[in-house]
Amino acid sequence: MDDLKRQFNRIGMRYTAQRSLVHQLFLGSPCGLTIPEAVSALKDRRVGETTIYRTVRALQEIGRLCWVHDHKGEHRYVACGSRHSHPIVCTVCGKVAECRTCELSVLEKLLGLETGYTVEGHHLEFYGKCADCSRLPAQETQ
Amino acid sequence: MDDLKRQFNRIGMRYTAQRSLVHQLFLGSPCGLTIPEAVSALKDRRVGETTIYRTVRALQEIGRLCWVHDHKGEHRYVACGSRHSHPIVCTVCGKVAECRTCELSVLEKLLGLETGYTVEGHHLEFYGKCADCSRLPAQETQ
DNA sequence: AATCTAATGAAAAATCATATCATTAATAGA
DNA sequence: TCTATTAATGATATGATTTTTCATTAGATT
Ligand SMILES: [Zn+2]
Ligand SMILES: [Zn+2]
Ligand SMILES: [Zn+2]
Ligand SMILES: [Zn+2]
Repeated sequence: MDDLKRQFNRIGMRYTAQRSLVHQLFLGSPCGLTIPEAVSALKDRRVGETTIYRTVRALQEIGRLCWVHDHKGEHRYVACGSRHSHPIVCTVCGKVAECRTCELSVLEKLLGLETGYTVEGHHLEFYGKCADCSRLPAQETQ
Repeated sequence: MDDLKRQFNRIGMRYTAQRSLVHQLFLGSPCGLTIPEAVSALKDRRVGETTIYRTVRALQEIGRLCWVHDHKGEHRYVACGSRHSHPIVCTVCGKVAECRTCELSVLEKLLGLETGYTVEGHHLEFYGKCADCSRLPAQETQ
């Protein structure tokens, strides 16, 4: 996919053979992978640990990878198609489906129809500026 | 708070002086804390690392602690008042407010009014059973 | 081809999390 | 209260994960 190359270039990075292998690996992993899992999966393909860490970060940056928490609370990285999407994780087999709709109240009800999943729960985290910080012009970080 | 003691007992644990210190620490940290931060904050109070890890888990179990991701993607644990609530993280100062309403589409709009935050984004993760697994009686884990 | 720039991965170092276990503290019953 | 029982604590060791460093290699540009 040449699209990928362009997206990597846009963030000042090259789309190399190793990075392609990392991306392919995630595309072929419906339950996602933890980083250690990705590392060991590509050990024989001679892709180094450092490269995997860097590529995971880059793929997230260009919106091709997101994460979910597995049953142990560990980050599991999953290929996705857009920067903003809502993954749904199967609590039994761990398979992840992507939901790109973002009408939230409608979402939970429609989600079952769209994905075939039985929704049992969710984790929702908002980001924004607090009242104090909304007033400020510049930014001090936490 | 004696309520806390009861909640700990309910999960077969004792509410000890150290656990109280851990809880107090989180109650006094509006931006939440990573575990290493909590460890070093309580080093002089002579609360051990192991106790902190265990207490963080227990507080989550009884619904007094939840987590958010900070700007680096790290888990930051934040005191909360109920098992299911939606934290909102300030992208400038990191302060976290708790939103206990869970009507999702309404939520994002009302959130600003309730908390004074300007909502900029969110991370939403659903959990449920996929179509295949909904049919099965028992469970194979991922 | 020559030059420049970024990527790679081995190794080391740092960080984070868990497991073990002797000791101490809290609870419950006599 | 005293004692028996059970759980909590934290020092230490261990293991896992993540980051840093840097000599080498590969890709892009001219
Ligand atoms: Zn499933
Ligand atoms: Zn959304
Ligand atoms: Zn703020
Ligand atoms: Zn909710």
